[in-house]
Amino acid sequence: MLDIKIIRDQTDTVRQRLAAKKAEALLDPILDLDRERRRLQTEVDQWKNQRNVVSKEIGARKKAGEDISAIQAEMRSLGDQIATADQQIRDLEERFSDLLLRLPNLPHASTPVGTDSSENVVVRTHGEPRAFPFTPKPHWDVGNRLGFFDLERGAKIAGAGFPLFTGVGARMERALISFMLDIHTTRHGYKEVAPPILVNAASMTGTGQLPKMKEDMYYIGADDLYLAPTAEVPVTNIYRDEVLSGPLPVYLTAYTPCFRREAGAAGRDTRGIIRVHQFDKVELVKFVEPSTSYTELEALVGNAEVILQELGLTYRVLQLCSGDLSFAAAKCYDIELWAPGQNGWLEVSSCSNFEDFQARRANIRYRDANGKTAFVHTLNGSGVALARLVVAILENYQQEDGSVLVPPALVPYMGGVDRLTPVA
RNA sequence: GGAGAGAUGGCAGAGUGGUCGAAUGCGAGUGAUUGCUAAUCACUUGUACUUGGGUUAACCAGGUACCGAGGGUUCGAAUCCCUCUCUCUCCGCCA
Repeated sequence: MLDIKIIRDQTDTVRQRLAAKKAEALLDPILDLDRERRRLQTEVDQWKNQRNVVSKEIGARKKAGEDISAIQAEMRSLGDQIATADQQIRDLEERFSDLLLRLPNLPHASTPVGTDSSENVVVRTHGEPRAFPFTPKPHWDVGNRLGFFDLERGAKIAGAGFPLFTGVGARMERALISFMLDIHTTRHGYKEVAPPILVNAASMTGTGQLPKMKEDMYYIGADDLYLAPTAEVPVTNIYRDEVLSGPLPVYLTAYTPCFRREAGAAGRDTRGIIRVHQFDKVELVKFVEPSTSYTELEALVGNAEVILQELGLTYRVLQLCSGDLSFAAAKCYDIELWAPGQNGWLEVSSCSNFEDFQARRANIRYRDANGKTAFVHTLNGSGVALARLVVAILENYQQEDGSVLVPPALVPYMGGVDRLTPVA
């Protein structure tokens, strides 16, 4: 959520920066509602002041035995007037805050202006696409031969896009989760948490998924709960409506399954496990002092990159242009893995600085050097997402005989197994 | 799912219709004093919104709202009534 004071005072700048996200249309209705609300509020406040003063007087006169019926009647009608106006203010506020909650964050000055993903900027590439003496197969072929997953039965159980991992596949999921959590907790200073995966509407609003992206979420109507699309939601909301008492920064990491309806993605990446409704992910979340958030973002990307380096995978880091930036982000880097079976890049991490956009929505504050409360800056990034990481491992480490080498760093987590061999 | 108890400022905890934005204690801050590093005294110390002043700052003055949330009664609600949420205890069910 943007600061209404900044919208008021620096309207032109805000308009310009929102235009880079094609979201400037909401601005004028918001300003109109704000003006109207304040005008009415000021008026009502004066009436209430009058009522408060007179009510005290009534108390005193009553005690003195005076007749107060006339003045009481007068106050009764003032009370009705106030009640009507209060209702109007509530309506205005509801419309106002609904619009404000639909206004995206402003792109940071360092975010390149662009319309879509074609204008994202490659910041760096690590490693070279591996050379194969044979034609690398897609992961669904590789995985099927290994008994790594059983996508047909997954579809039977829940539907397409709900993968069933089996045998070595299930083991590798578990291994990767432990491997990543260990690195982030022991080397990068994150504290591990295991949050609820069902979250309420307040949490979803706090991080920015609601109200705009409702259609992308699984919703459990009977209990009015949502399935978290990412651990970002429950983890960031740990400190909702709190003033952080300890020192900043706070680094948290969590493994959770993630659930996405992928409402607008029908027909894309339908084979294999590149685009699925349920996947595992290790997430990194930071709560930091505003002045440090951009150096913290660089460090966060580095934390995710370490995972890929340790696994010996080729990747590139992209900076998203304004048009491809997510709703709440001011600046975002994506990390993409090279997948030879797809002959393309797969996004496995998205690392964003939200500045105070989420903190303002979720009301997460800290005490600054002067002891005054101020909004923290929040950041998060995937560290990293599992399904596509598995795709990259299967496709990069496949051998001509159909076996797959286990990345050396992962072998201890696989019970010493260093090669997965075809079962049939 | 059933029964009961509770929810007040950073924390603890009074307050049962007006003089309550809220006693008291703790904590924190400022100043003074004493001086075997700790103590005594005085004062200060919630948040949000808003109007005006002020160098779009610090800050100052006024107003409104906030005693879990929402609604009601009343000239007037922390206080009375209703609904809801959450916490705790007991029972039931359950991995």
